[in-house]
Amino acid sequence: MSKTLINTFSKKLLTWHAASGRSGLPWQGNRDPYAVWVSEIMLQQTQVATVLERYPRFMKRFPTVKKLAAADIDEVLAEWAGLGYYSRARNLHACAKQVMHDFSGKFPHDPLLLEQLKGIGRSTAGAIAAFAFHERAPILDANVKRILARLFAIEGAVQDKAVNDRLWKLAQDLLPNQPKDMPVYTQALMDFGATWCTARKPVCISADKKCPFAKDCQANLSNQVLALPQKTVKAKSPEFDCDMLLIRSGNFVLLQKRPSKAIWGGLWSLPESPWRPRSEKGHQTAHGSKELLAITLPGENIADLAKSIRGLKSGNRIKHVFTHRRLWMQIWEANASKALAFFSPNLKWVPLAQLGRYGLPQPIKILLQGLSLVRGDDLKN
DNA sequence: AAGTCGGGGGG
DNA sequence: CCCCCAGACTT
Repeated sequence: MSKTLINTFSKKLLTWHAASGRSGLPWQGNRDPYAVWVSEIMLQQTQVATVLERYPRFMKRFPTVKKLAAADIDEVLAEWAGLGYYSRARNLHACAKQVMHDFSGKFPHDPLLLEQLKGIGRSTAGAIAAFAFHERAPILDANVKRILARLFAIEGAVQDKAVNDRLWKLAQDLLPNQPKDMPVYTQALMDFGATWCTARKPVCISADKKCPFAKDCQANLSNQVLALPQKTVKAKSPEFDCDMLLIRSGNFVLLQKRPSKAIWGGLWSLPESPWRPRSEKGHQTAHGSKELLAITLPGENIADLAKSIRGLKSGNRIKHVFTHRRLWMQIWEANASKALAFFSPNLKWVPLAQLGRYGLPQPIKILLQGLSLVRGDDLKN
């Protein structure tokens, strides 16, 4: 039934791209596998507008896979701070080491080998192979899933295995025959999904532009475009409270390195209490230093720290929204002596002027800026 | 198959 | 307020 479209899709898409594709993005037209790889990782679940500012900075700081592999993970996380999903930065660093040690510093061409590297899944492997090496490997990101679900009127949630398998098969079958077309074709797919076949306002609805697939698209023909791909119901995100210590000593502030494999993993932040589920009936805030004595950090107890601090005062209360969690952070402020004994390597007095060298969670970075503890410039580099 | 990972853009 | 995004990894 869709045989015609299977055979004509890539050519039509390439024609569309020549007229209406995006251009001028900093990572486009670059066939350096390292540059391609960094852009693909940075763009995972992150919009182009955000990456636009951060990508050139990252490439300037770490121009080659060799330099990235040789860097300290804290430097990489500091450069990544604010982009979110910090496992991407940890995996990026680990992958750079893999490429240096297992592949003599050169990315493999085979998408199956690329997929074995840290942080590279099937879709990202396909993108790197197509952009950097002209391999006939498909991608299946959110754009492509949406395009294919509509073109072929595929019912069911895209995360369902059977549906996902079918989408991958289609993505493979639609590839252009000529390997030389792979970079532009892959870019065209992303461009078409991001700018024309969008989730909420595809051009076939607004009707000021003419979709080249209007007569091929099963969803369009059956007036189901906005219903595909099928959405799944998401649970409401749970809410939590926690306390954070903002302890200063002169021009120093006390930071805690967060455990990896958790939220804000590997970043430096303020010493933090365990999270408490937010109850319906209020009493969400810890009142007074009594409860603060019970503050523990993941994997360590800092009751001694809390006991040693005099004059804790409640400061800002910050609400922060994650993908599936909401967190209220109560800040407790005090001055203390730097002579306080800390035996944990996860606690560190940091000069305010050097905060920019540390990867801080975005709300903490904003907090410190808002309190004018540091000039904005100190946090930008 | 479902949960876990951030943060910002835009309706 | 909501949904969405050049996903991968863990359980």
